[in-house]
Amino acid sequence: MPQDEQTIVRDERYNAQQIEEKWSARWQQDPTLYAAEPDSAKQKYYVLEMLPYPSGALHMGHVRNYSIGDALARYMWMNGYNVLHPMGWDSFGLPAENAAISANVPPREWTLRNIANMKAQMKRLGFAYDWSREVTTCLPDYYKWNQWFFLKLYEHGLAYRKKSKVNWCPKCATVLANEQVVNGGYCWRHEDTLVEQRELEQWFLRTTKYSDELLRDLDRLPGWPEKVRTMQRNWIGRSEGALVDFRLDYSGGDVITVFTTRVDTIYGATSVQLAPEHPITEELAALDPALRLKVTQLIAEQKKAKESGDIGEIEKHGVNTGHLAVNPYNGERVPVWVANYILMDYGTGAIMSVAAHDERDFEFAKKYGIEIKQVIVPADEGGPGGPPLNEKELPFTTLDGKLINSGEFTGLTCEEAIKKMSAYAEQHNFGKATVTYRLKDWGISRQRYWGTPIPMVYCEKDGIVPVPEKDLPIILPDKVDITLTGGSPLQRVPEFLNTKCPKCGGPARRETDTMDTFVDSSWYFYRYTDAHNDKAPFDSKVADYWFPIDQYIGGVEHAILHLIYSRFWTKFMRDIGLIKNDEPVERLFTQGMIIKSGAKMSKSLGNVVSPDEMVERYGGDSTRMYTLFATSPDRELDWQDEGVAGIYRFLSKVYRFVSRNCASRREGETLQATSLQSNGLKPEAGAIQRKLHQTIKRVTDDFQGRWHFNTSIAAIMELVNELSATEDHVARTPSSAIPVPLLADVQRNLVLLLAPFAPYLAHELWEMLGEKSNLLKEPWPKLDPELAKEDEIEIPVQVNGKLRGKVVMPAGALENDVIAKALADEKVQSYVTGKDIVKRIFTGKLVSIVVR
RNA sequence: GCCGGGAUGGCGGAAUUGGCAGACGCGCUGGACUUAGGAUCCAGUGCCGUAAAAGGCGUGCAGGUUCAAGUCCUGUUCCCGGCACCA
Repeated sequence: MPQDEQTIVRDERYNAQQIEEKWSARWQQDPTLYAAEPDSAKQKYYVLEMLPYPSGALHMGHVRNYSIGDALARYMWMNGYNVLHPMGWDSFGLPAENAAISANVPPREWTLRNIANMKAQMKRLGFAYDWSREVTTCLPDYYKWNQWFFLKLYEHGLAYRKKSKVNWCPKCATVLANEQVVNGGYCWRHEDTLVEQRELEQWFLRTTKYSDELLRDLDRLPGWPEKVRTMQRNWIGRSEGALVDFRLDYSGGDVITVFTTRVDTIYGATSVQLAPEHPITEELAALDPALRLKVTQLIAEQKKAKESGDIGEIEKHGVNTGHLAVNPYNGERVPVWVANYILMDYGTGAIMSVAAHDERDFEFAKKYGIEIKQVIVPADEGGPGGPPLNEKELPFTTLDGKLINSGEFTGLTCEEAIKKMSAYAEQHNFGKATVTYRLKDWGISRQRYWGTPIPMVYCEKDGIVPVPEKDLPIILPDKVDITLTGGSPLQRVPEFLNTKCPKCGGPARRETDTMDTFVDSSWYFYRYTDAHNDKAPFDSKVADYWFPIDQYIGGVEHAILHLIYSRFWTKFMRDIGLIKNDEPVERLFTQGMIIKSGAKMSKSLGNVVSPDEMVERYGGDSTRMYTLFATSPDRELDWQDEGVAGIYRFLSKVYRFVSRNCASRREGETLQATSLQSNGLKPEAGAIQRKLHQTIKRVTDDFQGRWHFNTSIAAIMELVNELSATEDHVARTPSSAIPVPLLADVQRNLVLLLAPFAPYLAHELWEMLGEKSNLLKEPWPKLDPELAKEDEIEIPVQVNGKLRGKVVMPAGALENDVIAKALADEKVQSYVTGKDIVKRIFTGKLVSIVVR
């Protein structure tokens, strides 16, 4: 190379498109690049982002989600871990059917086309996935195992068929799980559509078998956001209480079992309230036309309130049935009412009403003139409890009290009474302590086409018969007319519907409902560990190596649905011996939403920013890096196009710097960068070296701790700004103040630090620096704490709490010296002279002087 | 109503443990280089104040603790998210 060649300033333009296309093509050629190693002595790290529904195109929320995961995956690779970082497609579901109906494209074709498009987008953004493990849930090699699991659940009594009231969305034309009903009665996919109640035969999974464990184990997930754990706790809704039987006051009268959490107040029960849909209500109404009329009305009111989402504010109405029920504790007869605020699907659908000690009962009693009888008084320290309260102080609802007028239980505290009185009920055979849950079994039948067929057969002779394992998968037929409405589309496919009974060989019908798509996502992350297994959903040994997932990243909208079903599935798989772990996910991270102009991005508001457009204008690196720079990943991100431009400018600056200075690397190759010592460097060079190590510290700390990548990137920007300031910009010549080996070392480390955030550019610059190795497997920059230390520090000086001066001291200066120098400062002097110094404080960072 | 999270310049946001409020980026102002620049570089940029300084004020609001408070305590307002007659 001729001499002058080296001094020519190569101030090339950063061409993101060209660089990214070049590396994209290279990465495509090496499918093992991001592959997890099958047998590795390295420590494993399983990082996972929630798989998308292939709706057609990625949105910015996806880009943000995957940018976080990708940065982490790359960081872990560089730290020598055996990283599993897979991706797949949650590809069954309604939108595919709707597209088929409106655009006449078969769901399968529509879905696969979308997957191809979104996969291309992901590749363009440079996400490092192990595509050899790609999981596509709508393909038979995956859903076969949904069916297999269903058979296992059935075998273990955890899948059952039941006729019951279910949620029906008229727009989806299918049943919804309780978890899919939002805002007090609307469809999760059509938030303006009210969910109806229909009586249907459905398949349920017995999630309630694990109610208690699902709740308890939340305490063993410290790596989950408290918010998500709280939401799950609320959803499971465990409530300790007692069941008590009130017998109707006529011979052979029915027993009304009530559920209460406050059995200690039962001597104050002045009525029993039934839900309008309670079987005993129906019974009583059947004999009493006037009552029946009123009950019908209450049912209608309740239904209306439920559907419009304000069951919480329903105007309380009720009707006295004219019957009496006996309080088993004291033999008192109390009236039996039916009320519109009593819900049939919680507890037993019947309550005892204690007007003096419950807000709702109080309100109801006042309205209908029912007796209000106080049996709890506020606790007095040590004493017998205070006097009865006047009516203004009622209802008294806290547990902080003592019982009065309660027979043999009088004088006990509420807590004692609850224990003793539950035990008493059990001894006398009219009740017991119990626990109820809000969590219900999971209804998984869907009257739709694009889902996993449920592997069950109905035989006239043998009834419900499971399909034998060897006959799986039951293939979802391709040629189905789904444009007709009403009932499951599969019902209209005779060659699917008609089959032979596996038991007797006689004619039989297949189940034509398909599974809720949350079945697919409940276990997909296990499939990634062994994605091509055709003998089992996965090999247990392989799953044991990878599980639990070390870090799961996704939106908080799945806090209840997906994440509770997944936990259920894991517990079931453990119980049948497939896996050893109790929980699927060790650490969960929920990223914030993206908003623009104060609102969530949405088509109707017209504030959607398309990733494609950003990639086209600024490249993939800038787009993804901006999503990490704009704010910390847990917070709401306020999108600003100019921000992406800012990142693009920054990357351009890095590119130009390295392109001007990379020759130094080659010159300095023979010198060991690590042999550099800070002594002997010019101050300017020493400052650069210090800044480099401070930057390494900041970026590493962010990965290890708070994940505030916005500040990591800011730190890298500071380093680049300082580097660029050493250059002579007028003559446009490379830095002369920095020794060549140091300049080489700094550039090398800068590129490594950038790799998790802007992988394309990092690879390009790595090559430009003359490196041949795979950047992804290069060790992460090592911090030298000695080199990061400042040798001089600037110490602010406060007088009476106000900043009055600054002194520069060598690092580690003694307190006395620092204070002496501070007091000698001219400006400080002017505030101190003539006053009494009452206090001198030196914290190591700051001097504070108090004068009077 | 209950449970979370938040409120900091013109904007997005920094400030991990009480220790220089405003890092970093955007925007804006002035300048350099240029035929030109929406490229690049340099300088400036919280508010009031000043020729410039000095000085004062300043993290939703009102108090408090402290030499020192965005950070801790008490009260309060508003915004966002979740739950909500769950007996």
